[in-house]
Formats: sequence, structure tokens, C-alpha cells
Amino acid sequence: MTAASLDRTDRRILDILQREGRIAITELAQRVGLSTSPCSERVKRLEKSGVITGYHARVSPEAVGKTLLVFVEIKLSAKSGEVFDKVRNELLHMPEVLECHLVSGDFDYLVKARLRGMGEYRHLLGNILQKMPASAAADSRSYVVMEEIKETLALPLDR
Amino acid sequence: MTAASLDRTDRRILDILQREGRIAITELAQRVGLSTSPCSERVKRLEKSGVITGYHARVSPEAVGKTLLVFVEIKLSAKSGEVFDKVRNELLHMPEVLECHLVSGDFDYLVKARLRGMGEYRHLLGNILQKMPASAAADSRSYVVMEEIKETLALPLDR
DNA sequence: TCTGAAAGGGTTGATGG
DNA sequence: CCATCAACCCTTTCAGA
Repeated sequence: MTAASLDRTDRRILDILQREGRIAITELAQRVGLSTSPCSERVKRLEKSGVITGYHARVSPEAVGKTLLVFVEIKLSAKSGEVFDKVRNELLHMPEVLECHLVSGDFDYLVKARLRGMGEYRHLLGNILQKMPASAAADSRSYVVMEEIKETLALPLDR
Repeated sequence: MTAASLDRTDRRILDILQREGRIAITELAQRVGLSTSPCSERVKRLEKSGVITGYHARVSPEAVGKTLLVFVEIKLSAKSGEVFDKVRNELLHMPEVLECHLVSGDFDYLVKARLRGMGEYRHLLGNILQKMPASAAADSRSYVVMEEIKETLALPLDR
């Protein structure tokens, strides 16, 4: 699960699949200089060993009306494990929340959400702040994205 | 490009492809209650109209040694268009930088990077801060992710 | 671990409802 | 806008090296 010794060919396969997730195995095989059988087996091995965790179509946020991208920093005042778990579970089940990370530093959670507009934003903040234990009244700070310079999942693979 | 009037079936297709990007069209067709031809045509239409912007394998960061996830807030002191463009271009071409957004608020750029460890982190910060115009000496603040609660690209599609 | 060939299944496009 | 069907292509498996 954590370092299955990837050779040069594996890394080339991953590099291509990260950018062209629906490429045919035959074409992938040609590009990496293999015939289809071993290429197919390598892909299957990468999937089963957890190196490849899934394949995903990427949908244009604008095309489905999610024109607002915001990051929200959340700071909890009561820092019991119970409070953290409750907040974590709330965020985990909000579909507009695309990312949520527990960070070290000045605050606790960093949340990334794509929203339809300010109405959804108010709703999100309300949900986050109100569904928490009363004793854990949280502080939050939001950053609205004005321009997306880059957004990818593709990890560099040092050929 | 910006709202091609997606019907219920289109949204179901998108919902599935966001989570299973390599599903066979025949199976996708069954799940949404179509035969394969119209399903295939819908997918192709969604691709060509820019609703689906690509397909991507997701690679486990741990499996390729990228165990450190950091967010960096960057604040520029000189805010000319030239400075913004230069910084944007630097960040755009750093492969460890997975996301970069221009935000409104207390700082200017929010950067997300996956790194091999503290060595790469120092290298990244050095690159960011030193490759900028001398007049634009930037301020930065970093947040190390201790736990990833959630990370997805899948947009909710309000069936 | 690879190649090559063969069988099974998926994809695509023409035709018709 | 949808189903059917046939031709083609892809995938997978297996024998052999």
C-alpha cells in the first residue's frame, strides 16, 4: 500500500493515466513500449496494490453552476476529541465541501467548497458554525477565489 | 461551455463518471436506463461541450512518496500586474504545486503542494520567494496538513 | 516478464421506430 | 431522442519463450 517499488514503466503508465484516465490499454501499451498483455497486467497490479485509487471524470464547475470557490479556515475554541469528531463528520457529509484538512498552525480545519453563489455560502457557514457543540463556538475566516491559476491531482513522478 | 441544459439523465451520467471514470459505456447505459448508443452519444456530447473536461487516474500520494501536504499563503508586497504574472508563471510550472488560487482577503495566493518531505518544502519556499522581483519580497505562511479528512473533485449535481 | 494469437466482450455507426 | 444490430476494436487469457 505504501511503496510497491515502481519501475520506470510503472511511472510512465501512472503519468499517462493521471492525465488521460480513459485511454485504451492498447494505446497506453504502445506509448510505453509494451504489448497490451503486460501493460494490462501492470495497470491491474497498480489498481489492486492501491497505487491507483480510482478513476474520475472531471466536471467543469461553471457548467454545473458552481461558480464560487471559497476556502474557509475554521478555528475551534473547545478542542476536545469529541468536538473535532463532530465537526469532522459534519464536513465529511456536506457535498459542497470538496476538501477538508486538519492543519497545524493558527487554525484547525481548512475547508474548500464550490458553491452556487452567496446564498449557498451563507448556508454552508451557518451549517458549519451552528451544528457544533455550543461550547465550541468556532471562529472562521473565508477567502474567495478570484482566479484559479491551477488545479490538478496529478502528482509528479520523477522519471 | 457554460450551461448546456443538462437533463436528469445527463446528471446521472456525470454523477457516475465522477466516481467511476473508467466504467464501460454498456454498464453506464444500464445504470441510467438507456441502451449503449444514446448513452455513448451523451457522454461524447458532454465531453465536446466542455462539461466533462477530462478523465484522470488518482494516484495515492503515499505510494509515490509524497507524504507531506502543505498549504502556503503568499502575500505580495508589490502588487503590480507584472509581479502577479511572474509569480503566477512560476507557480504554474512547479509540478509539486497541485493548486494555486488568487484570492481576495488578507493575502494574495493560496498554494497547495504535495512534497516528499521537509527538504522539498524548503526548496519550494526558496523557489517561490527568491524567484520574485526583488521589489516584491513576499510574505508567506504555511500550514502543514496533519489529517486529510476529505479530498474530492466530484461536484454535487442536485438530481 | 514479455510476445503473439484467439476468444469474448465493448464500442460505434447505420438503420428504423 | 431511443433501440437494434453488425462490423470493428479492445481486452483478457493462455501457450510458449
